[in-house]
Amino acid sequence: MQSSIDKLHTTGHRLTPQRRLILDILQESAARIPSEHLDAETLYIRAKARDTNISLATVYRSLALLKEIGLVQQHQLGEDHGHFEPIQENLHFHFTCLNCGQVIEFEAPEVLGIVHGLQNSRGLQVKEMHLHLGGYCSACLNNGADGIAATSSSSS
Amino acid sequence: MQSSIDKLHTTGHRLTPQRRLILDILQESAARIPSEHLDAETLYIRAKARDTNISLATVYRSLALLKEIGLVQQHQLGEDHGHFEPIQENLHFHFTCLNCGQVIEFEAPEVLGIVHGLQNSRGLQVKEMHLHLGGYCSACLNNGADGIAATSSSSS
DNA sequence: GTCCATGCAAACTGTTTGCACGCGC
DNA sequence: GCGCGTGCAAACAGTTTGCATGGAC
Repeated sequence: MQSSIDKLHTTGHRLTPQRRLILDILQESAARIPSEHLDAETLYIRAKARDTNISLATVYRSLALLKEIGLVQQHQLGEDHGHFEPIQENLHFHFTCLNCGQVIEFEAPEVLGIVHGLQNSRGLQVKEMHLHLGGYCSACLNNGADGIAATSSSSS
Repeated sequence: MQSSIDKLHTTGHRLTPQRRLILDILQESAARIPSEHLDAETLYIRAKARDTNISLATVYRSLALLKEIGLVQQHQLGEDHGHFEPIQENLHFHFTCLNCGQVIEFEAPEVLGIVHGLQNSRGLQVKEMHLHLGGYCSACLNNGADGIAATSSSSS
């Protein structure tokens, strides 16, 4: 398998120190704290610590490029801004605690069945899958935080 | 079952003409074009056609209230802004065509199994479920639009 | 040397908020 | 009449863009 850096070259893009730095930070984050899911601002702060000249615009432009060539994916995790993670080999999804904000990753291979069904029945070609659940984590439930009550749930 | 309007009262909120109007427009949209999913701006334009004094701020404040009391839900459908629909009785999810932007709704009761599994294994209480797929619809695939190619897919 | 990528600042989109007035209850 | 809800405009967060310089190839 080709490296991330090869992927830049083969798609006709330049390997700049900024792009390498952003990819490094994302990969380090994913390796150390898989559920961390950096946002652009945090990524910028970490990048700036290693390259004081890097700009936020470059962070956004690099993320857009890395998304486009399939090295990074973006998620909406219940906040108003995007979160980023390097593409993983294993299919996983996200749960966000509405109380403490914690993100929990989980596997759900059943989603592949749903997707295949749709491809067959409706002729769709699925390129991105986002299963995002919101609710309360066990810690918050045990602390009886806030207005945690009914068990009804709404869908999308 | 209590009406939407009762729900406002029983939760200690006032029934203003603006709130009623916004709810009406959402329900009309859902009844006529279930996949429409209005955004705040479109809702505002339609509301303004019937009440020239209504402000965008009121639209946002009303939507926030209707969400809070469980009459409306918000979705991110691949664009940078929110889309709204009245809560439906039947569980459904969304596919967005990355080429033409069309939104297709589909059912996927398997998601309930995933959610129940998580509740049991990790003690989570799930309140919101969003399964959002992105890809190409059959019409766009047949037109051979843009850079539609590989069948690989990425997850979240 | 060419042209893409960067840094900076300004623009932009979607959404929220402070404040004084107005109306549902 | 009390107090929440509204309209307006200004503020705000996140993200994008125009432009001149700089560096990857």
